[in-house]
Amino acid sequence: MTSSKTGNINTWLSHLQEETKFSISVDCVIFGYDSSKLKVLLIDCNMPPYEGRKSLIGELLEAKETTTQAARRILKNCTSLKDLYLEEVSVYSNPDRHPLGRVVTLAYYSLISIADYEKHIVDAANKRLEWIDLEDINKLAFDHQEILTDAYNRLQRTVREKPIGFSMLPKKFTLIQLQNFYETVLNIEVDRRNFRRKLMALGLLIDLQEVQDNVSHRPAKLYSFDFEKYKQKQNIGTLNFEI
Amino acid sequence: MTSSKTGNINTWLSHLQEETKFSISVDCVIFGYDSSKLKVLLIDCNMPPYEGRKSLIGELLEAKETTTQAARRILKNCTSLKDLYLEEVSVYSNPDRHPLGRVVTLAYYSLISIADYEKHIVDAANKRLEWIDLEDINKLAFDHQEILTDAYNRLQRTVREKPIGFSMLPKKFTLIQLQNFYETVLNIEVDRRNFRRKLMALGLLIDLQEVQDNVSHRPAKLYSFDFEKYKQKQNIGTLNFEI
DNA sequence: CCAAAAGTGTTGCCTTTACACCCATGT
DNA sequence: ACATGGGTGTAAAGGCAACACTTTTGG
Repeated sequence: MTSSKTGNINTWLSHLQEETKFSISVDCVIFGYDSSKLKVLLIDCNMPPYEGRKSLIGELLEAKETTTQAARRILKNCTSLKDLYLEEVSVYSNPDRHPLGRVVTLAYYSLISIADYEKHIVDAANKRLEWIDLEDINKLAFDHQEILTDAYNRLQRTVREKPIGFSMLPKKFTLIQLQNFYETVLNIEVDRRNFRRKLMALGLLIDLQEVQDNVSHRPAKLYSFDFEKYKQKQNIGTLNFEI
Repeated sequence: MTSSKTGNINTWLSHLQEETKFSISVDCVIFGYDSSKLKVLLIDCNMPPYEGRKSLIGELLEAKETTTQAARRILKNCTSLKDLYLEEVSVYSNPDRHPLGRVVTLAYYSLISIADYEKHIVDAANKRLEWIDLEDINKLAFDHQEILTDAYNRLQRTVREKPIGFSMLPKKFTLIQLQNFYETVLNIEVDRRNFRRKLMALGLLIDLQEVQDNVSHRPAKLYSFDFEKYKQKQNIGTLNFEI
């Protein structure tokens, strides 16, 4: 009989048995931004019946780690970057979702400035990792297309509420780069003047007193995001970050 | 060696072994609303070292079900209600979180009109289930206090964006009941006139042309929520539900 | 007629949107 | 000098918050 009769967390003792144990994996949707394009880091899949498709990057959960730790391990393995932004997306537990057997997966998404990534990349060739434009992705292996959709929805929401977008831009950026980023990720168009006024009003951009170099037009001013001030405002409840 | 070397979903074959399998549970935070109080359905915990505390209601995931299905099974077992609102909260996977061993849990929250629940309640006495005022809950068993906090944050957010609050009210309600509900859940006070104007402007409340009974003052008009119209507006993108 | 809660409008302010012209640099 | 993208201000409209008195019922 199932545990339906008991309905109590206290009755689990008899159930911690092999028949009710599952493999757990963690899949990472790694978003990157470069040249006004939103991209995802994918790997070739060669597992039947998905040969030829691409998949997200995932590994099995190990015995002594949390799912978050597993996600960080995966990120470090394939990007050599630490301290990346990381957010949980959802759990995917359809019994038939994986051809090798019952694997419940936790999806996370993470954000990278591709320029930074390129500097740290180790052996992408070995791992067959590739940045693919989000708009070109349509048939991933397993249920990864669904995971990607969920992750992107989550990203679109969070990017409006928290300053996570700055994780996907170079440390020094122009206001127009910033605007292009939001327009790309949110798939909207915004008025340049209104955008600038709003962002400057937040009081969280540091004017670096520098300008672009090597551009064949009037060079734009460079800014960076004031994470310190953001944290302070967050703590004292003054914050109102809304794009 | 760990799977770190492989980093590829395709290399999992060798890992679907007992040593990397886990018990998975699903815990439900069941919120109920009654008499201007937000409550949670809890059960007594008698597992060391948490004897005497209360815990959320949870069961182990079974072999052939998704976590969502497990959550619905739990809800049906302890409330006899179907089609309740259900939303995923998060995963909790600290290796030491459960005294019986490694149990990774998925938390969901659900919403109930306690008045409706009372009608369907079967054997709450047997199961030692109890509605506890949210404000009186402070030391749950396991990591359930953390889960509850996360679930409540999620509820507060979602209740502003979607009409889930109506799941916690009687089918016929007065505008003041509705206002009290939002004030309680969001822990804010709102102006009565502004609240009414906003809600009526949504065009989603049906005036039932009935009034309260047995009240020793001017009886209030009764309304119900127009779920049909809401779905339509959602589909054609006309929707702007924001409290 | 009194108590108790229901119901109703207006105003000022702030936020958001729409919109067009000059500026700095490289070639 | 010209081409290219960078930078700036203002006005109108809409949404939001603040506020007090009248109405209906039961006792």
